Amino acid sequence: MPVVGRVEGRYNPHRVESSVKEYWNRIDLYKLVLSENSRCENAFLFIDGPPYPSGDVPHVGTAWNKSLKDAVLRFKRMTCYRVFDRPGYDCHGLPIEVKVEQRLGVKYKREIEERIGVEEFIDACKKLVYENVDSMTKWFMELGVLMDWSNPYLTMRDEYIESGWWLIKKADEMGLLDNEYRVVYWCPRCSTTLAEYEVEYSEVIDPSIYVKFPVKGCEKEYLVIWTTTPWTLPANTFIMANPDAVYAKILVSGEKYVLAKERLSEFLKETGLSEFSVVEEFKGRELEGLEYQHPLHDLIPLQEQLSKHHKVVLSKEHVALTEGTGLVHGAPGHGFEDYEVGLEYGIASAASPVDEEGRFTAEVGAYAGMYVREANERIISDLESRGCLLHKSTMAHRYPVCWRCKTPVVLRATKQWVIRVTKVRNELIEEASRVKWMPSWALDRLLHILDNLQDWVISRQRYWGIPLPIWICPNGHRIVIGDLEELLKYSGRRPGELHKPWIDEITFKCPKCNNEMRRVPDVADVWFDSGIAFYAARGKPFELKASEIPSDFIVEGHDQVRGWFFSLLRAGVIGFGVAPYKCVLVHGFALDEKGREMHKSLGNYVGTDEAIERAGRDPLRLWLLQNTVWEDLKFSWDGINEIRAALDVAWNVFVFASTYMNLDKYDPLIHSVGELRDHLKFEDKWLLSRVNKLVKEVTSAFNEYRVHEAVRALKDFIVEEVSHWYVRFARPRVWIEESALEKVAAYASMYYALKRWLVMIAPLAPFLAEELYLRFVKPAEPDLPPSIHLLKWPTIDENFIDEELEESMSIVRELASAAASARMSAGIKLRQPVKCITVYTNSERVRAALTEHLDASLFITNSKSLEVRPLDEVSKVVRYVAEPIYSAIGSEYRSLAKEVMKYVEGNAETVARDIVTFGRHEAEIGGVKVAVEPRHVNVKKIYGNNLVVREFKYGVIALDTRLTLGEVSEGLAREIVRRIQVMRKDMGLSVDAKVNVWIQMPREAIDVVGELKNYISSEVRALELTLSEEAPSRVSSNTYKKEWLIGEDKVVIYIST
RNA sequence: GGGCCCGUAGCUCAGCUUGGUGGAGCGCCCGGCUGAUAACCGGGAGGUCGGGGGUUCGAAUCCCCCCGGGCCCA
Repeated sequence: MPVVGRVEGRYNPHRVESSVKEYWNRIDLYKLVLSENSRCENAFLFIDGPPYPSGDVPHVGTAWNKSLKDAVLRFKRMTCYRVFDRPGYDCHGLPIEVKVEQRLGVKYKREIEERIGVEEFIDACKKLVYENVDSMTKWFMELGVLMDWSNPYLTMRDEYIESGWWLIKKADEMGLLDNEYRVVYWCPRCSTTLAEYEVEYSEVIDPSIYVKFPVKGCEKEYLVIWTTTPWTLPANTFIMANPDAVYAKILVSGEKYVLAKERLSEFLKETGLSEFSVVEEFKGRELEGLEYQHPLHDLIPLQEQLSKHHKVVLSKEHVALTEGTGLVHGAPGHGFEDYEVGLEYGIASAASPVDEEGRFTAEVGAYAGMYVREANERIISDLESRGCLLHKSTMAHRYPVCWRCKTPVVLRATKQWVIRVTKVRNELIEEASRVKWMPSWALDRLLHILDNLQDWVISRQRYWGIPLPIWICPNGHRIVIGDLEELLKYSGRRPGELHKPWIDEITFKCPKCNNEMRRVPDVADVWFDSGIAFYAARGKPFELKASEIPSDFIVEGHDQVRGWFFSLLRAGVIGFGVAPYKCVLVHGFALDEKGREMHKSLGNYVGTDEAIERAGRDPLRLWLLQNTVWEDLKFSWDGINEIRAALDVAWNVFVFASTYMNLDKYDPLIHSVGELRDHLKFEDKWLLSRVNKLVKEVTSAFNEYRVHEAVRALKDFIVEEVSHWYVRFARPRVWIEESALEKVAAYASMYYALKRWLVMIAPLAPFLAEELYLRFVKPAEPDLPPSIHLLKWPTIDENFIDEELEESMSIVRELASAAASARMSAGIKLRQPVKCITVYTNSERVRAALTEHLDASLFITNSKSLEVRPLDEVSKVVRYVAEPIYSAIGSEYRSLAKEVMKYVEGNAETVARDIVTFGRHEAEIGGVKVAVEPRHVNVKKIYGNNLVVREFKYGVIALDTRLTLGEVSEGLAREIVRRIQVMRKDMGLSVDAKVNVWIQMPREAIDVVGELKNYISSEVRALELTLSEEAPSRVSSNTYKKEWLIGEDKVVIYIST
């Protein structure tokens, strides 16, 4: 006959986890789960945001990310969905290249081609990625993440690259693909353009100079500009002024300077000029078209070409009056804003005389070949020698640097491939707004980005990426290839693989002009790679219909609003005209204890390996998952320990329940809660109601992806409701020897609740749930599947939900708490029964609850009787007395103080009553009106004799501290029982072993406890029990003897088996 | 400099949507229990709810400003 299995010992996460891991391998859990779910009607399409495999061990934040995904996917499976669960890795990109450069000792990009060879380099990248992918996969599996690890999507695979090509071709067909000048961040060390998110800002010290630009045709008149980047001056094209600002022409030692009036005082302070006069004031717009001469025109050939543009232009937005002079030197080749303003004035050329490594080109003559930042000094001294430098100093400011190598970037105008997403902005906004964002502010962030939408620059001048599938001929004809087949059609050749350098070997004749077409050398930005995952992870894009595109659910950190969510959206709208996701959950960042970012260099970094090692998988997962999903998480070992402690309690609950169920051969299939319906007690019905409400709560939390609420509710239930409360009621019931229905009803209730709890905790703590399932549930129900992860999610049994009953229980709980507090101050331990507890309340609800559930109330308070009376009867048992606070009265009433004190002492009760009731007491003392306020007195409560009174939520309770002989003897009996139980435990006896007991104690004690001999016998399972003043005459060798002091009495207990 | 998030007990965090006497866990102090036991239970102390202003009879909660931390951008 199947019975409930036993859970023994202490919870040891590592032991549980390693045995469960081995079990899963043995039964091939993933395969079983797949086949279980293959029959499900509904599909759940999830797309894994691919982590970047730049390291071998995932960050705890990544562990959080994957745990969230795992919990949700497991829940979906249990609620019968076919889940698409292919994990992925984002394999391309500069961070991998930089790591490989370090391995190969590469300092400059050109070494890759000149010394290493592109083929070698790509192979090294691939090797690094595979190493890290294998290692990260191992750790994700260690965490219990149940996904298709045998088949992750890797963005570097040829089929994935083809999928990328498909989108670029699609963009071209839509007329969105372009090759044009763009001002981009450029890292001179990596020799590539950087996206905004590949740039970070750090403190850099730069020159700060004021430069005079001679106004044409006006002797000794100058436009004054300020700059921190002298190296951009060779490319100066125009000077910008704010049309609405007021400008001043000032006269300083025979020279006239033009600058914004508002900046004048700051300018004078910095330059140290003091003798000046204002010649003229005018609006900025009057400066428009004013021609000037470049101060270094004789040194820089490029300036010859640019001189035709050397005029003042206007810009409201880009000329700020918070720094500089209000006149801004404009170089469209070195600034986003400058470029824009240039376009407005029809200046399409964006002179950018800086090469890939940040050196000046021949166009700048004198400075050619110099690294731009190093040329600053020369440029400044040349300005000075020409009398055009007004002032020089240095300043520290935040300046963009490459996020990988920390080299200060330069801004360069270069030709880049862009997808003109600005043309589909409205669609982007519309589609983004249709998505469910959790929490909703994620949408606000994205809309803000879309408000300032820029075209998508997809090209990078590097190696390790998706090669752009664009072939051009010398006449500028271009063909965009959509997949390998199309490439074969044009070229007749299949490349070794689709990466550089192999792909670059493929050339073919231009269909239009018959010249040779070669691929453009660029690769795609990595964000392009991950942006197409929504279809590229699933197969060939042209096999998918638009209606099949949006995935049901994705979840990533809040940095991905601008990252992955944004690139997915762009790719979705370009490729299929839709947002490629229906619901997006945003999670927070894992920070260190102090809320700072974790960095290996700061020593505050915690890897998933260390966390698993120290905490265990389930405690780590639960701790991560209990954090409010979208808020940042502060790492804390103490926090993990708290969760660990809760799991200890949960484990012990199972030990408790399973020990007795197993002992009594409890079979849940025969004795179910339905079967025992009529025998369920108050606390049973309460537990069944609570657990069904828990199912409701956890289900809706999961359905709305509030995973943290599910964790917290499950934790609170097992700790607060089951362990702290229900078990207290259950304990005496399970000690009943015979197979009483009262006991079986407790078993049935516990089994029902614990099983449901286990199933619900399974997606969150999969190892622990499995272990307890196998030990506790499976032996009793052998027909259940071999793993808890194959069970269905529990349904809500509304019949068991009883709000009124729950409210009654919470009243009993309040009573118990108040009674415990009263006992405390009376010094009566809980084991000692008391005669009577009186509850004063005006609430009919409370009266009804306590009367109806008298047994429970008496049991939990260990009281012989309970009375409920109207609240105003409290006055019969409590009096308030005021005691004067002499210092307060003295300092306030001075000469009158003595009389006030006397008055308070004399009218202690009246004063106290008024203060309690009205907050003050007024009186006429010595002919003066006096108000006694709470600050003047201490109000003390005096209770009736032998009473301890406590206020509680529903009124007042009074505990009668007088004990009769009956109560005293019961208390003593329980003291004796407890000590015998300790001794049984010491002897290592099994719970149901029978014993013989001899108790030697004083006559008076025997008289007190004698009547309860049978009670003691049954509690301690004694065959024979002797109470005597004498020691036993013969003590056998297997007798355990121990001396105790109970109260004043010396008690010697002998136990033999 | 901008957008968004967070700031509540020593620590970690609920409560805020929809205003009505501020909660939990851990830690601490005191006590109890001992057939879940290197566990468990009860009680207690501990808070200008980041600061300031406003709306309101009433603000942790709604509005504005400021400060600190985070993410994203400039």
